[in-house]
Amino acid sequence: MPEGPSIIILREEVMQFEGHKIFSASGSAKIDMDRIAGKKLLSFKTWGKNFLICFSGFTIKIHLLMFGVYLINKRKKLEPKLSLVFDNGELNFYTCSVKLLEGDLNQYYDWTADIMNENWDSKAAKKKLEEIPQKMICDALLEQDIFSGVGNIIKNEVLYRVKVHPESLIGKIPKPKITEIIKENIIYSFQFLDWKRKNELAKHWLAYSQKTCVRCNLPFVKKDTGLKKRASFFCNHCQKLYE
DNA sequence: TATAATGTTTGAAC
DNA sequence: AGTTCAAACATTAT
Repeated sequence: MPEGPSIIILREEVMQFEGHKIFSASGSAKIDMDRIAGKKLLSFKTWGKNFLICFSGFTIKIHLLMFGVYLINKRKKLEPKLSLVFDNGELNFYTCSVKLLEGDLNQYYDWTADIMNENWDSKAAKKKLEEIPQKMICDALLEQDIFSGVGNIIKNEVLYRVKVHPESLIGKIPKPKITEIIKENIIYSFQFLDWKRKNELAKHWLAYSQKTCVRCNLPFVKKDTGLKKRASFFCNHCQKLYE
């Protein structure tokens, strides 16, 4: 369900609860629920795919993983991992990872690595890529310490747009091309956000889960690539392999 | 019914 | 000691 842009939407949808007191906190997550009940929810933040619920002195970190779901003022039959009840409604999370982070959030997160954050820093990303010339670009794009928020859809769409083969080695890709990849990453991520809001994300896929290249009409290759072995959809003819 | 899918962490194995 | 890898988690649609 979630790549970075989807978590931005999640945050927008729950803004109504910011500043409100928690009446009760419950669920199957192995955290101390007593820490939350009665406290005032200061703010919601996001870092890539991490959804952050901030309180004075600590933060609840939610990661929706592959199948995570959240419901606002609704419940499933299934017991939630975390359920927060406010004076103006409730927020329920299912099938996700829930953790409690103590203290200052800044000690956990590098905000310049989050593609959706205002502090995103392309130069910092470029520097990090230079340190791993032997890695494949398909793996690097999924590296959350470099491109926090990028997932398999964004990876595939970006590489198709810039015409780079997913198994290309970072050190062999020309510098201007690296710059282009980073730039396109940001451009596509915000288009993802836009299209997701309009509920038309899949309509615009040119690579992800596609069968044919719209540029040359040849069949796409589907292959688990890199050390991460995540599915890549690409055109052998249009996407150049740097090796 | 088996499979695959927008993901990460953990700990064993090498 | 550092890396690699499979397992675990869990849900829904095809």
